[in-house]
Amino acid sequence: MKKESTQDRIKEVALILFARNGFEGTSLSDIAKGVGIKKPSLYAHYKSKEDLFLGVIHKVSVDYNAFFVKTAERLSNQSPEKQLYDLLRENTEYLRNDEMGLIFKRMMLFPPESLRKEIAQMFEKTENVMKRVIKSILEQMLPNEEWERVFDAYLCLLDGMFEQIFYYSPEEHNKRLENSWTLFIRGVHSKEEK
Amino acid sequence: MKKESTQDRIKEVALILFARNGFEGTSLSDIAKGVGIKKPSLYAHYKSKEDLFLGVIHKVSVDYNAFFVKTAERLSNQSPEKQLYDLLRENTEYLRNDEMGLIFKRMMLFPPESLRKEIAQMFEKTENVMKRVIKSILEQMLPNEEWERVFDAYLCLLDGMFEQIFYYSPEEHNKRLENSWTLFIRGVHSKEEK
DNA sequence: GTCTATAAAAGGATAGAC
DNA sequence: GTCTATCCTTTTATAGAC
Repeated sequence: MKKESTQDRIKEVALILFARNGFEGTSLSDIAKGVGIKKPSLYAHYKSKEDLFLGVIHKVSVDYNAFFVKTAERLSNQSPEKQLYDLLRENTEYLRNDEMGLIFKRMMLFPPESLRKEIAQMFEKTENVMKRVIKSILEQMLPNEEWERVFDAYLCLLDGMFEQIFYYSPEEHNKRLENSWTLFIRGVHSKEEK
Repeated sequence: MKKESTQDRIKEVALILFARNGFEGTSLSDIAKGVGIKKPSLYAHYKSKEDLFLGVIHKVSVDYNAFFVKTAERLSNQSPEKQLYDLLRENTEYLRNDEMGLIFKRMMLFPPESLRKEIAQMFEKTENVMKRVIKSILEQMLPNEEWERVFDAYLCLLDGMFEQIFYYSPEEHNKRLENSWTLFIRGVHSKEEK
């Protein structure tokens, strides 16, 4: 049980509140109350609300990139198809848990207007990481003229499941993931049928 | 050129601002300024900010339901497969234009905490409308044991393309739609391959 | 680093004249 | 219906004691 710095506590509480209520919907009072300090004390750690917010988002972004790469590496000795399936599952699991998926999604889709550019930059890196990883898996299993199509469909699958996290219970969501995956992989195998 | 009531002007401006900046991120001053009146004048038309917001969302929800049903009806004399494809395309098109998709998405995923229940009710109706329409198309083309799987995959396709509206240019987005659709429909045709 | 006190601005909302 | 004036609350942020 190692003790946590106040800075980390602040980031932790801020993550949860920003995720649930957004940037504008979260006040520094809320955060201070959650941490158990008074509002002005926050300014000993961050120089503004925006500064704190960017700190939180930066951590979210870095953590997610690391998760994605590490997971792909761990799966890399399996068949390409199994890699894709497990990556879909673990990615969904990761984003479903805690406030991670919530804030990730919220900030990618609806960044506060004033920070749009800074946030876009962070997530551009994330996008590139994902592309590189997925592409390298697809290249192991597909002819050249096919991989872009499958890549697009796979990303749509990831995005669709991402979206549905917020609509359905974990059980319902898992069922939908299985069904969507099954149809996807059938489509991959059945080349030039049409 | 028929003249517009101030009420409608307010709703119109509020729609755009709420869509871009969210409920908490939009102030009544912003709306009043956009309309060209003073802030207190808003209260002659709506009794509170929440009231105005719910009015806007209600219209969005009703409009979308009507669009979905009307589009499906218009397509109903085509083959089931063509119906699915055109519905995907037109739905994507509809949500991509104006601020419609933006506010629709924002409110489904991140309603303001205080209005969560009211909004959930509105969109429950939307979900049922979509389910009914899609199910009736799928039943024309699939055996009983298959339709649920295809239904889940089709919804994932809709949701994935919905999500991607915000990441990509219309051209890039259309390319991705084509590729995702192609793989989807291949999967539908290639039954029990695995 | 944390506190109290306080500033300065902006938020939603109401009263009352026109 | 729209305005000015005003109220009350909350917001971000700073100053300065401990």
